[in-house]
Amino acid sequence: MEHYLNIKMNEKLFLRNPEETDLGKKIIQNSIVLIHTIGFESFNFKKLAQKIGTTEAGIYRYFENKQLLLIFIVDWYWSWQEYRIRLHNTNILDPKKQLQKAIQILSENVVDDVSTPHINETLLYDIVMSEGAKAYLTRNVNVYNEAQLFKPYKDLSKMIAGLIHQCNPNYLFAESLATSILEMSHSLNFYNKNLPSLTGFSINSNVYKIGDFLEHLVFATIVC
Amino acid sequence: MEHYLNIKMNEKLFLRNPEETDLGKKIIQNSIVLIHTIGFESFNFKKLAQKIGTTEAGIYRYFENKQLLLIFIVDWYWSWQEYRIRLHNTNILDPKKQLQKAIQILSENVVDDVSTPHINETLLYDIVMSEGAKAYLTRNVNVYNEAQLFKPYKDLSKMIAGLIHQCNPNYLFAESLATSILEMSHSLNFYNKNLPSLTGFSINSNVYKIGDFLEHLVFATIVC
DNA sequence: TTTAAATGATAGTAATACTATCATTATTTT
DNA sequence: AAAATAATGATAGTATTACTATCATTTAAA
Repeated sequence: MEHYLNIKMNEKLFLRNPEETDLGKKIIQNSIVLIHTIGFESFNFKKLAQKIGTTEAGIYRYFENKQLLLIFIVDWYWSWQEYRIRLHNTNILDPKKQLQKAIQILSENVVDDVSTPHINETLLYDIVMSEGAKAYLTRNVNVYNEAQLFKPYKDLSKMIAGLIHQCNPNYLFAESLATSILEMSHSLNFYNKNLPSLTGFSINSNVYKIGDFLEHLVFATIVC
Repeated sequence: MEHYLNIKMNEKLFLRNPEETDLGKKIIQNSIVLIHTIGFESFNFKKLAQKIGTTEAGIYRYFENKQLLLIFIVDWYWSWQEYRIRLHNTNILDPKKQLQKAIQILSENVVDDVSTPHINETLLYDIVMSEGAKAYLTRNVNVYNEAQLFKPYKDLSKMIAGLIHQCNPNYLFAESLATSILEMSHSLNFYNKNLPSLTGFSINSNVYKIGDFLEHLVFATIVC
């Protein structure tokens, strides 16, 4: 049996839904590859159009600008991670175990998900790690936020905060701790790759170390 | 008695040292104001030149591009914070108290330092909070890193890791925890201002809350 | 099978990120 | 005080970016 994962995206992200047409899917697929290859700053719609074999104007019919395209793929990523965490935690009752699993999923490198043919999750993880913050580090945060464009990230943070709260209802800073897990699981991976002295992990054995650090941090903090 | 604070900057950051001339100081001073006002993306050397009353070419004689100017002011900020933390911790022997002070200094909003006439630290804090990550989130991280351009951040992280180690020599993740303190003290402030549901703090009483969260986190984690 | 929707092809514009050149002031050095 | 040097100002120019507009063509739906 084959099944395909379909994530419903906020309509304010696009002018025309890219997941409903061939060209749209090509835009998503190739923007991930291209941003991964040349970086978000050098990335533009002209180069993307060239890569796909369409025109610049063709892409502008789907996305207003590259910032919104970035938010689209970053949002998709966070929604996918929430889905994955929920999937892995199905039928697990112990919130502590759920939290452990969530931390592990967020910290470790990702393998491509076959149920999403036009999205390469391995590349996407890298993009979120090294460009993800640019989604919200913009003058328009407030406008975008009012349009709910950061909801997937907030939802995941809220879900993790919920697990923390279940582990210890008296802990005062569940939301901040949840956000710290999301943030540090990605930025420590970035540092480990690019400025490794900031993490203290040796580069060759990094796969679980960041997860170990965060797991210790979280459970020492919430004492459950 | 008046005294002026002078921080020696890495020479690879600039073509001509901006702290040695009037025009140079104006560039630093006004770039902080302008980036704070319009954001780093909209900021460019033409607008800066206009504001100062010089020409675009004049600024290019000091800085190769706006990315290096950003790294300059962000580096300056981290050096200044390390200086402040050392200053406050002079004659304090207990590493726990030193660490507490460091966390507090990093988390709370900053007031202008009178010993640096051409730098407005209040604005600078805001810039580092909302644009600071862009200093290293670039394709050139590795090139810049090899030129030691991120040394001030690394030095501060190393200093804090040292305090953590003094508190508990058996704790395994001192470097990662130190980096997490630096990162979260600023990004939680950003979230608190722009996406407050991610921190769980009410906006009106935020001044010490982030410090409280981090202090609890750190000391629960390293148990000293 | 006509009508509409999506795409392709091409052109154009204002702004950005520079580089180059030469004239004019300041500042040092002799 | 004159000559040399360094810093700044003024202006021009170029390739690229981030769009917007128009019209023709292909594809899909009514």
